[in-house]
Amino acid sequence: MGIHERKEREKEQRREEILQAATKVFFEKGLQVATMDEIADAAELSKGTLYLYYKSKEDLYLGVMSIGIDILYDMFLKATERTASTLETLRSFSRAFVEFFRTHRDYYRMFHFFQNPQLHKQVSDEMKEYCRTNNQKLWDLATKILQRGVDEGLLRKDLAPIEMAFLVWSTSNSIMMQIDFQEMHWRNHIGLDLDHMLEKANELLLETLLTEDARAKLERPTVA
Amino acid sequence: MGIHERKEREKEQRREEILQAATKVFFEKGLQVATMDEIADAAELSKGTLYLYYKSKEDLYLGVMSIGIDILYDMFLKATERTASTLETLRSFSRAFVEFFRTHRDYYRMFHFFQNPQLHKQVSDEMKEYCRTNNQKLWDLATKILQRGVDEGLLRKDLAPIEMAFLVWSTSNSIMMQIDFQEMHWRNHIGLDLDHMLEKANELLLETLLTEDARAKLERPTVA
Amino acid sequence: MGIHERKEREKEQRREEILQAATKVFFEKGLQVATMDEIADAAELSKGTLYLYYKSKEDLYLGVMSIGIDILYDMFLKATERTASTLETLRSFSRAFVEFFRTHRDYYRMFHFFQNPQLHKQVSDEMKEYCRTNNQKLWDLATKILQRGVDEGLLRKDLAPIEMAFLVWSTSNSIMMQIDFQEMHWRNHIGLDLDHMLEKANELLLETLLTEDARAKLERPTVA
Amino acid sequence: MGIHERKEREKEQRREEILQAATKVFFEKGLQVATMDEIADAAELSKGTLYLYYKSKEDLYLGVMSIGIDILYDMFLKATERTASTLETLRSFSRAFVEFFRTHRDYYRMFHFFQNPQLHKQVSDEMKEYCRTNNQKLWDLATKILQRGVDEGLLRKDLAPIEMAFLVWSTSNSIMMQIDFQEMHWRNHIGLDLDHMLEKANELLLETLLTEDARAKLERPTVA
DNA sequence: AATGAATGAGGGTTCATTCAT
DNA sequence: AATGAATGAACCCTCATTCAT
Repeated sequence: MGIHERKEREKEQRREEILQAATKVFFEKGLQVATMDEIADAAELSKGTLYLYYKSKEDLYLGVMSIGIDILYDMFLKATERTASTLETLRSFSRAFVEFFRTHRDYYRMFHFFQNPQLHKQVSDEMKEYCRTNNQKLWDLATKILQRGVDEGLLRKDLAPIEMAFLVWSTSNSIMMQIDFQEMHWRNHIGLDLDHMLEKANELLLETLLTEDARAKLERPTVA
Repeated sequence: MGIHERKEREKEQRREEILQAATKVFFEKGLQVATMDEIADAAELSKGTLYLYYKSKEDLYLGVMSIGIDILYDMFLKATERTASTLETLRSFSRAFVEFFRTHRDYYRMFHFFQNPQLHKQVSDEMKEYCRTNNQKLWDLATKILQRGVDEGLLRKDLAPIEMAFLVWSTSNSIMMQIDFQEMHWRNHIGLDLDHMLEKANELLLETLLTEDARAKLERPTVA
Repeated sequence: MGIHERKEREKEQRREEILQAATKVFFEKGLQVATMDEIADAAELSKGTLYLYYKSKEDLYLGVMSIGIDILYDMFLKATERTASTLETLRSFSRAFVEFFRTHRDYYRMFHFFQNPQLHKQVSDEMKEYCRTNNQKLWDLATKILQRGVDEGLLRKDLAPIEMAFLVWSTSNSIMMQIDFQEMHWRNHIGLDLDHMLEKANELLLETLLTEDARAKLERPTVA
Repeated sequence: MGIHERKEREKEQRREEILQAATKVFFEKGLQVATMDEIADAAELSKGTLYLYYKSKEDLYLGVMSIGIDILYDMFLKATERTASTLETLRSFSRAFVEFFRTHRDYYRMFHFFQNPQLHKQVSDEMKEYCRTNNQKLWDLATKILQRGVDEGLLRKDLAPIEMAFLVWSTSNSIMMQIDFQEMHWRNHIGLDLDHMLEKANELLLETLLTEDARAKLERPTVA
């Protein structure tokens, strides 16, 4: 029985090696410029072997991206695990996303491909499903916290948690894209500090989502 | 002297014909799938001639996109020209962007390419500069209105007009991207109406940008 | 000694299972499109095992084809076994081939591959020999009948039985190929009914092969 | 006006050069083994240029084959042009085909690909049509002669000229295939001289197609 | 005997761009 | 100015076969 398990482990390990090699190459070159030959070289495997483990280049790309989702999920999880007020947890959430963006820019970029199904030409249904499930975890986690905020009277009731989650993610994402693509343009030509905008936007949005009561407390926390 | 002018006019006209043909083809197929052959066919010109007027396929693509910017600019201009309160003008602005998104989806999509320099491989500096200048007009217009809002005490003073402009554009853009790419996913799997989210987000953001006074008036418009 | 025999039997059975699976796949897809993976799947065996029993894909293909030869042989045999006049037996022979063509088109098609050594890239000498031997049985059977016809004064003496056999087979085969490849072309564009041509050609050839006496009797069978 | 014509001539010449190169390579290697790279090398042109003149490898293959059809047509034409009796013309026809087979074996082989549309994967409709038309000329020519034979009372009336044409071609073709594929097998293992069979078969078939009168004259040509 | 992971060569086709005319 | 013929680089995926276990 040990044999089967060992085989299984080796297989998983091989899959991992391929993923490592692909990560390296995709980070350096992006989906389009990277070639399966390069990845095979980096993995020290034949090209054919790559296709034993991943059905297409795009599947492999999404395989790497999924690691990014895992990382982001872990960061979100840690942000929620610290016992803190719900308000503080919400802030941790935002900060976690920003931190992910700063420390895992390469993974962040891969999300674009996942977001835009127009670019998917060869993604297998399995991989699509896998990514979707993986991605769903993120939204579930976020929604859970936001629901707690609503229940505690911290967050407005006229917006569903998923709506708030969407707004928060959407707002951050939009600014992050600009940072990633054109930070220098904004800074040098327009004189806009996008890093600051990102924080500011999150801050404003949080305020907007709070109930009036919560906002009142927030603004005069040291009264009394 | 008439000769030179006629030549100039003919040249401009030819450039325009190419743009028309490119518009048709790019709208149908997108940047990657469209070929210079198809565009040449549509323009009833030889492929070589295309390169006399545009330095690369990507330049041509951005040439088409610029028309989209012009259209959006005109829509913005009309939104400001109606003599109305500044507040109403701000709302018109938002609505104009949404309307542009709805009625000129093809152009809207092209903006992504412009936004993402990772996709630029062959864009000439001239075209880049041209687009930037063209684009700048949009921001100047928006900033002007927002400055007026600040001056009138309608909008908060702790955010620069350009910052507000960025936030407004950024928020809309992020949601529009989702509508364009994954509207069905959000609607069917998550149960989220992104069209509604777009309106809601703009509304919330506007409120956030108002001064407290302005917001107070807004919320009780029928006092007196 | 029983052990060895059982092993032998199991081996033969395994070989047979592989053949069944290959038959199914080759019939559906043809030599080129079919893959060893598919056959292995169909046989519920690993790809490696296939190579324990057949040296190459082409060998396996010829293995299947040989079954077709066996079937044809049986049909020929039955055609000869009915106690009938030699003339009638000859006709039965022709009809048997036509019937084989009609009812076992898949096998018939495989004969082409066997016929055309240009297509053989990986056929083992053993398989080649096996097919040749198997094939030889057909010719021997046919030659035997024809020899009887010659002996009886039914068939001309200026042609060797093997020559007649070759002519008969060759004539039918050529028309069958056209039926298989281009029946519709001939019917729709040329207005030629190849099925009828096949019968007619066989009929004419038979007449040609008969001695004058035999032909005379044939034409006036009801004299006296 | 000279310019256009010269261009046209050069283009035709280039097409011809490609055909020459392709002929050389296809003759040596066959359709499957030959590569477009080799042909491009042989033509001293880039691979891309090949595709300016021929839509696919298979089209190019059929382009070469068409030359073979032209050659055969010319040989048939010459066979009919000699003022001779219709009977002699018919014999010339058969001999012409055999001579083509002997002197242009490479072209003959290419006919198989044309015959078997199952092998056509990338043939353009234009090329298909061109080949069909070209091929049709052969059949028209043959049918014309046969019709003359019927009109003169030389050939049986119970078979349409096209049916006779089919039988003649079919009979020869079948034997030629065997000569091409397995001549040695037949000679060495079976002791059959296929060259002789080819002549014999044609001879027998011709007799079969003659009217009884014509055959009678044929058999006793020196009576009286 | 059976497995199945690994191999690695193999190739037609597209198309943005150039340049001689 | 306009042409359009020529270029040539670029590339994913398949699959028969092998071999260590």
